[in-house]
Amino acid sequence: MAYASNNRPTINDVAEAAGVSKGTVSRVINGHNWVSPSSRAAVLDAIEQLGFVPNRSAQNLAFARSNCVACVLSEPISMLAENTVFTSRLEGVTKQLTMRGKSAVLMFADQDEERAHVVRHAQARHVDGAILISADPDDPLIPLLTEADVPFVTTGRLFEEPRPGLPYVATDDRMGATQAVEHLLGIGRERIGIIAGPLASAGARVRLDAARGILDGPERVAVAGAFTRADGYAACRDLLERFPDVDGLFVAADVLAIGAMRCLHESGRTIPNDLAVVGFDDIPAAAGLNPPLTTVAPVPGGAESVVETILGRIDGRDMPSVDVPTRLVRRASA
Amino acid sequence: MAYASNNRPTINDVAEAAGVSKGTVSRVINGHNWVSPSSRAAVLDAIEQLGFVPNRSAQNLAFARSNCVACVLSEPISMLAENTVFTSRLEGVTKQLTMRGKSAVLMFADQDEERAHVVRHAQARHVDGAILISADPDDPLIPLLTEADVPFVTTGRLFEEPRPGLPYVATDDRMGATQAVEHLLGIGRERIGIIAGPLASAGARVRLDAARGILDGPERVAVAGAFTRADGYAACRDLLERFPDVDGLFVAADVLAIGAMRCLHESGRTIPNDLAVVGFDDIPAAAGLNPPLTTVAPVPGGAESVVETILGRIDGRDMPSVDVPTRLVRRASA
DNA sequence: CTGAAAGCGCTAACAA
DNA sequence: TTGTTAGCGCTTTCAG
Repeated sequence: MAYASNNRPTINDVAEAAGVSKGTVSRVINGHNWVSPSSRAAVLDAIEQLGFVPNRSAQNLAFARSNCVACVLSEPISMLAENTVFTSRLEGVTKQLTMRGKSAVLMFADQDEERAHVVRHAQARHVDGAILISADPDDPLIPLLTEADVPFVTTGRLFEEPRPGLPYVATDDRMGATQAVEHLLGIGRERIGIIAGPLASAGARVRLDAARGILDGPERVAVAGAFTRADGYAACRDLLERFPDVDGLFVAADVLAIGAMRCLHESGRTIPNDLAVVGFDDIPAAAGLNPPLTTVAPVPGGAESVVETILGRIDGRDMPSVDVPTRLVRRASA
Repeated sequence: MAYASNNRPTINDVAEAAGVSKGTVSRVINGHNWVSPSSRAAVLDAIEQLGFVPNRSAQNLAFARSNCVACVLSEPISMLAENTVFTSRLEGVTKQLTMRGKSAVLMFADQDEERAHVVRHAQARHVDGAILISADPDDPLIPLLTEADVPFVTTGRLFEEPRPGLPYVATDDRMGATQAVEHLLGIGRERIGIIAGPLASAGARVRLDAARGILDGPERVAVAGAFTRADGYAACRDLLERFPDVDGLFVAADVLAIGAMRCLHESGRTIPNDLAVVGFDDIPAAAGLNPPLTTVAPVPGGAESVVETILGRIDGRDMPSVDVPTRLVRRASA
């Protein structure tokens, strides 16, 4: 046979069964134009009877759209497991995409070959655009996508300030850091230390900058090498060594806070009595820590914004970057 | 304009540029039939010049294949972050799929509505088949897929023994458990405890059964409620309470071992001196534990098997279930 | 070895 | 309001 024939009903079968033409069937499927109630009922009935489901490949060809969006993970997988903000974002974005009738094509792109693959996928119109789950301003994928004119958006701050043509959706790092530090101040802490994320991250830079902005007096800062528990531990140790008198701690990411709290326990300090700690991100594990971690969370809706943004760009609209507001989630650690 | 026109070159442009017909271009793209070296060169040249990439939607329509495979996560996202075997499998399978020119469509299906969506996706020919990343024999998705005649395969053991029509690709649980326990025996441990995974899991049952099979004398078994660190901790505590004399421990999953080892430390026991422990799975975190965990790992190639299996089923072939052999990864804990 | 032409299943002008 | 028809971009017979 010429074509792999599948025996699923087509729009023609429906048309025949309903006693109308293909065009009418198409109209009721897509809700375009007006269709007489009787025709509509007949078509709906036939669809039901036959178990008809429109063939996506055919629709895609006609619409010149794949209705797929690539969800790209640039981090090595170890990071994915380590820092659960990525898994959470991936889930949120995927579900949101699904809700809007699009599908999420998962791609890993931590190697050049894979990055090229992402671009080819877009050029083959296999995906209409891409969502970069982890935002690294130095990600080589970004220039590739830009050059190939592939719509994309990043989840997580790409730059300190929005730049046209390079939209991101990120937690409002400045707002969050401000809330965290003001909370520490508000509960009477006076010698506040900061554990910052790696400064290659724009988000980490903004959080640090904002925190510094409201603190005066001598600085107590340690910078973690990466967003891992181990680096949080190390940074905390470093901080305690240099500033043993801290009584409040803003840890600019919950992953880091997990490590930092372990360090704090080992040093014999009690939380929050000796030292109050506030995290950032509100990862699922935060509530299960000992004591449960007070942290800063983006308000719900980030995934919607991401999807909104990418779909807008796919439609050729120029979408702005968005900063998702934060709120303090008060638990026992501060 | 009638159709969203994108200005990418089509096969017609290539044909024109190369001075041949569409058919010839198609032949060189797909490597079918014979094409004269000169035509072939001309076509390849034109493709290069124009930056032509075949439109996937059009190919899909003609082939009656979407070239997409759904990767379904039935576990709630919290599990994904907790038990990294899922993330690892997801990554392996995705990369393997990509290598074979297919793409991985990520779908979450922990709710009825989402499960129905998976089926519809398949019926819409948006995906050709599905890979279930977590294997739960009671997953309601399985009957849905079976009934809708959607090819699928699970990663992880579905049943104790393979069943026709329900293929899985799983670590050889019996082999692994045997290796683990024999290793403990081999290093002279005599009172071996077992921490089993939740018995709803077929894999957990097989591991427990195999371990029991080579041990004689009184049994020292605790069963964890789920594959989480916390449950590993609890089960270990229970085990130590009932059998304080254990000197060797087979923990049937590394996630559980993480919790168990914490419990062991808290109980003041040293590993491996007081108590040798062997895990199962070899998750990325295993090597970073204190001490590094001796564990059982599936030999590489599982992801290939999964993809092989699903692609075979999509092609209408009846594929057998496969048990991926294991080997002991000896580190410091035993 | 190659060109012409039909068809994959659906959408959207265009008339009627 | 509806049927007709011409594509969407590619594959694959079928002649030549």
